[in-house]
Amino acid sequence: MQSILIKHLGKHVGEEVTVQGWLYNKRSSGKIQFLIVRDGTGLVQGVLVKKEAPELFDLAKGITQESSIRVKGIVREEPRSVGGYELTVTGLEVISMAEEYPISHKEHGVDFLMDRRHLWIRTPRQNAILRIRAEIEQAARDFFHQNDFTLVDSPIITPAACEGTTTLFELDYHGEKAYLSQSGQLYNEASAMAVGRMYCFGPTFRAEKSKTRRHLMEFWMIEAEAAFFDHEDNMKLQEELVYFIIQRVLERRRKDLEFLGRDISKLEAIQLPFPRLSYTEAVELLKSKGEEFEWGQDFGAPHETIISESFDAPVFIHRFPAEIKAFYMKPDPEDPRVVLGADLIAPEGYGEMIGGGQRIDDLKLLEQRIEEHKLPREAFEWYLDLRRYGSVPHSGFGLGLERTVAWICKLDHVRETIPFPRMLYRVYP
RNA sequence: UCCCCGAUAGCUCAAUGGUAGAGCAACCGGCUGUUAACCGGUAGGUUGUAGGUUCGAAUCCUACUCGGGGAGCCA
Repeated sequence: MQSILIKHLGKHVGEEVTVQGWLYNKRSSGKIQFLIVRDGTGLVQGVLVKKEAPELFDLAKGITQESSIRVKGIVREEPRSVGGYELTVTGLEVISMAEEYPISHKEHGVDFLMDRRHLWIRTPRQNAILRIRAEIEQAARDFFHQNDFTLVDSPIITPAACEGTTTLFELDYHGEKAYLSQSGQLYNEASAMAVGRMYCFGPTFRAEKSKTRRHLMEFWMIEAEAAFFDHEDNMKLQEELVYFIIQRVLERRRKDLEFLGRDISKLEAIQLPFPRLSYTEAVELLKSKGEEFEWGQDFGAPHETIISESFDAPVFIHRFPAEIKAFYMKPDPEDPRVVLGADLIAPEGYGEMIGGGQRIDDLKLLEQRIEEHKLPREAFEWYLDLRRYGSVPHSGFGLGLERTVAWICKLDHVRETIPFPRMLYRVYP
């Protein structure tokens, strides 16, 4: 069946076309009906006048919300109609009549909608978010491809914890214990030694009982790792990636941002380079804002919000105390108390968007750190091999996709940034 | 794991110790340009579960269940 997408209707003014989709809404008076059809690319209004097409008119009267339909009609420009175009209906076919649809056009609560997430994603608002998410994913892939990074997928089932810190989902791997990956990072380092510059993009899993608007049990991470990149190169790469993503979304998904009510000027105002603040400077900033804070403590979510609200762009906090960061972080040669790592904090209180840094490339030091962190050395032998066979300075980072989407769309919860969120106490549907 | 909050019609909510109600959705009818259309009508309830206080509980108390927000941890 030849049909056209609603987004392309403007190219067919005056022609008779067929649109296939679902009945989004219907309004009627005695002699005229308006059928609003959605197909995932937009909405269009079909008009039926009783005296001109009495049989179609009666058929339309019985069509329920979300029934799948095929509508033939002549395309007209019509400013009164959603999307600016309208179909004068000349043919109408019901593919499948929907039962009474649970999601109405009135307000609903989060619990109700989350239980019906498989239907909720049909709504225009959720459609817009999913399109922006897709655009961000595509932009990241394009960015890395253009910058000579090779996509190297990392495993999802892993034999041991990557960093030995967070709680992992455990699996029975044919009688052995295995875990769902919390990060591809260690594997990425191996891949970077193979192809020089690599990135990976996949789901990651955290079993912590986190219950906030910034957390999911299953989330997607865009990770990159590059040989011969130092800490400064790494931050530069991160800000260029984020900037590229913003520009791409502004260019290609502006309508969706507008539909969501996003204040676009805040995204347009973002410029390179992003502000950089050392941990020590960040502590001073917090103190100047009246916060009680000791050097050596880790930042909590409220601290990150205070820091991010002091800047209009995402802000790097770099050179954290070694004690509060992962074992593989390279110490700063100029001040060994701190490591050459940075977190990128999103504006407007969205929290940490990227975590990354330069990795230890010295075998002896890495062995020492594994011991200090009481990690099972056998599990890391292959990782130590990377320092035995042609070790080089290298750096990498991981960008949390859902937090990035939440910030760009200015949503109040990450659960709307992913089609089927996995949250504490919620794995259905 | 801890702290706070919530659960009443299919949905969103009201009823603050005294006869459980409204709007929307559904169904029936009306309306020739609707924009979450509008107007009239019909139907719809073991007030999350269990117990307690009381002449009387949706309302007060206890426990439980489910969920929401936040902390910690993190992206």
